[in-house]
Amino acid sequence: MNSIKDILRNSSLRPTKQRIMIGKLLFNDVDKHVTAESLYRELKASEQKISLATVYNTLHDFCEKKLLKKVNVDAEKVYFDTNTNPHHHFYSDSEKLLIDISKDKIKIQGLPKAPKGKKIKDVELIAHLIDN
Amino acid sequence: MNSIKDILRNSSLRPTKQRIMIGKLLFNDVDKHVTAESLYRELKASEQKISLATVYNTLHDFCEKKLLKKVNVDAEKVYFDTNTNPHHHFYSDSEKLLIDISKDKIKIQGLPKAPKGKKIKDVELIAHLIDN
DNA sequence: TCTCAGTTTAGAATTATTCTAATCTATTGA
DNA sequence: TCAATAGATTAGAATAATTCTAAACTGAGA
Repeated sequence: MNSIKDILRNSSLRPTKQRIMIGKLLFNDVDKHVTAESLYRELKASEQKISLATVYNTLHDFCEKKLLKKVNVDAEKVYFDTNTNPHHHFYSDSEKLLIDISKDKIKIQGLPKAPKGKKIKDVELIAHLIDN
Repeated sequence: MNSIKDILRNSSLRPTKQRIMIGKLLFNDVDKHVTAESLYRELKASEQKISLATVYNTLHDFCEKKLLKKVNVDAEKVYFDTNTNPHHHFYSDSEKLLIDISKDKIKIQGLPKAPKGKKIKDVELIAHLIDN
């Protein structure tokens, strides 16, 4: 009946109150980029009781289950992206803002093959923006 | 006489003892990827007296003067790359190791144009490796 | 309903990094 | 050459993001 519950169950994550709260914020909406802190603030603003540790745990659990994708742009912050399709990003440092670039627009040629014993897991492209 | 001193002077950085120590480690050698911590350990191992704060200051100063390039791969760590030419990286998460990919090998097509009021400062591509 | 493995939690701990304020030093101009 | 000073260094404190810990709680299956 509740699609967030289904998402959780399909990923073999127990549909607990907290995971459902977070799931609603993340998946009942358009694509989002959040940080643990921003999500925590959003939850508290809507009077939901949750601890920051749980937010971290949940984001990491969701990542492990491929419901979210981690994006490192900046040393200071880890973003979590609800768009888990392969894709790339613009990043505005002045606004601390990520913008998706759909992968099928981009063609990358000439990537050398991985060193012996390794293979390429994924390719992450970040185009850093400045104001002009 | 001392080429490190010249490098520093050309970047209008005072050639202090500490900057020269660090400059020697970074620029008298092949290309390197260091973290503040790794460099600090390297300096202490060779009996050079320096504080961690100075290592951070110096790395940031060198970055500002384009003597180094900052690379964020991982939330936990900022790397500094002595290769300041535009280029890309392989990153092995298991070994915490960066490997340069020269830019002229790689061709990126289809990058959308930047949102209004912004322009692309630079494009960073990281190919994440896994062991196989 | 009972049980228990999986979850949540507050608060402590950790880690990377930056700040502060006192001290030191390289440069410059007399 | 040397004193003045702007810029650099330092130890240690402070901060910020994140992880850990250990106790309390709860969803799911029998």
